[in-house]
Amino acid sequence: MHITADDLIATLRINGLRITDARRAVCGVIARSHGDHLDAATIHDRVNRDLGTDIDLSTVYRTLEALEEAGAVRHAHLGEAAVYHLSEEQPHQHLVCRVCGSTTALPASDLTGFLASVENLTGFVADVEHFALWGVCSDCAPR
Amino acid sequence: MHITADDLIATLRINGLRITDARRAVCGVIARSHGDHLDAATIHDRVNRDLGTDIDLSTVYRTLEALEEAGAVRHAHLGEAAVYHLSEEQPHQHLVCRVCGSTTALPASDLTGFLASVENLTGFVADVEHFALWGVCSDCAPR
DNA sequence: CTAGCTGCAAAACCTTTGCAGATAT
DNA sequence: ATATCTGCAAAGGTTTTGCAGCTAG
Repeated sequence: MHITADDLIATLRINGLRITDARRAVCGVIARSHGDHLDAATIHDRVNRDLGTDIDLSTVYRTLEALEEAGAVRHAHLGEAAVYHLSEEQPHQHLVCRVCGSTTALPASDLTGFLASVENLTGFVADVEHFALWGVCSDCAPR
Repeated sequence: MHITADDLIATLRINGLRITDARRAVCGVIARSHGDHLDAATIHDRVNRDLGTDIDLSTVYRTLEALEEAGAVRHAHLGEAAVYHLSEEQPHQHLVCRVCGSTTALPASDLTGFLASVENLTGFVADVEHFALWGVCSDCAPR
């Protein structure tokens, strides 16, 4: 039941956008990234490796923007650069270790209670995806 | 029981760092910011207003870095620019509305249960300060 | 005196934008 | 045919850095 590159391309087409080699390649990279969260530079590298051409980085950004507006892709901030992923991935909070830089995923199902109480207290509906939680992982914990 | 500029200056001195006008002024601005979270550009503006001079922005960054290494100050990422605040402030999670940009503070006391369960599940000790929670506030909620 | 701080200028980094030419439809 | 994409080059904003000179201690 995975989203394929063709699904992403279909989404673009439905939104009246044009299908180009660059966009096909970006869709391919993202569809194949299943689970990984890639930044624009990495996507750019893979696109160019796949195509054997030199798609401009700005084109990658514009395609990601188009996919995001179409609702197929979302981005998150885990550190310096924004990372992109399929919006259909099951939501999870990222835990980024400030010591070793490792990223742990915490399924949103473990967060429902927390999110409900945030909403009760403040009326704020949180998008846990968007920013990471910063901290220290078990491996790096001061013992 | 507030931290004063002199407290910050003392911290610098204890760490063997030198006390200059620029550093005194940065310490003053941060000590007075109690509760607010200021980015480097804002601190820079206030320092220069206070001193009537033109301290360089890089000096502000270097002073903030020194204060952070000394443990007196911490920074967080709520949006584009990093914001700085006294490390003794009582911890709170920031809720930043993606629609109107408003920031709501959620006291850490409302998060203890959540943080405990994150730690139980993953061994990860989270620093809620560091990144904001992104979402939609009650005023902007689609009804 | 001298280690450390400062200003200046430049660069690094990620991301966006303007524009003229190319292309999907 | 034409609205949309693309590459290129430049700029934007934040943060860092190299260096020569100044200054707190």
